[in-house]
Amino acid sequence: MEKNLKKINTSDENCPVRKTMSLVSGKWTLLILFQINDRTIRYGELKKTIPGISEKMLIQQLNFLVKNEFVSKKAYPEIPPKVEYTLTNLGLKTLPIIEQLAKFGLENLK
Amino acid sequence: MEKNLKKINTSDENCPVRKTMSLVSGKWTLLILFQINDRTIRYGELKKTIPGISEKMLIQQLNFLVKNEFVSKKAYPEIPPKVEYTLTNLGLKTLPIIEQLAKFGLENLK
DNA sequence: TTAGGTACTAACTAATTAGTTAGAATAACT
DNA sequence: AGTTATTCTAACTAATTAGTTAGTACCTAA
Repeated sequence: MEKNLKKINTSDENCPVRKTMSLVSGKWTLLILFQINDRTIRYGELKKTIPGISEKMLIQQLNFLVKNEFVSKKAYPEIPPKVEYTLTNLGLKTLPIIEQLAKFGLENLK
Repeated sequence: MEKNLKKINTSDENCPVRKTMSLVSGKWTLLILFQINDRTIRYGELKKTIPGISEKMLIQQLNFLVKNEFVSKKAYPEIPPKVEYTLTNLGLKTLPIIEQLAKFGLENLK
């Protein structure tokens, strides 16, 4: 017999919303994931798709996302450098979150 | 004929994901919305459901959410004070976002 | 030999966000 | 008179996050 079947539990440090947000609440994180999406994209291309982001933030976030296995990175040993980014399986699973955020924005914010 | 039918646009300042995140990316914002959910809840009760939040943050976020019409507030002219919070229609529309965040956390984060 | 292209790195500063501590209001109850 | 209950304020500090500026590496092409 389950002891605790109520729908809403307290949001302590184990709360899945809290844990997820701790990974994706950065200003640029979800935008980067959204732009990579289901494609393979180079650093420079990615930068163009997110106007206003600085190189520091883009790389910092990409490193973070690679470290946390949302994104995979492939560097070609060429000069000038060529680096491609793709979403991992885990990264792809963030897309439904982003879709909901986009839907909310489109329908409710001017 | 539409000129721009590609699925992914650039994420500039009009990006709906960006606009939504600018409202809900705070550390406590979505937890508060999630805890209010479809019920009417008093300040003190709400506080208990989010362990670790300080009174300052709770009230600050509640004021923010009321100002932005995610939450409505009803104060009873009693002593000691009694104040009830509920989600507005707009606030209710954030629940699908939160569900996706929870789902992601439950399925992918330990 | 100089400039251009690509993906970074590092040091520093600024801005935003969150946390801490103390306390106010007021009626009822002891 | 003093304690309790509840919601909220204010002043201040700390921590986190983001922005700025300058520069590196290496090959190619002008």
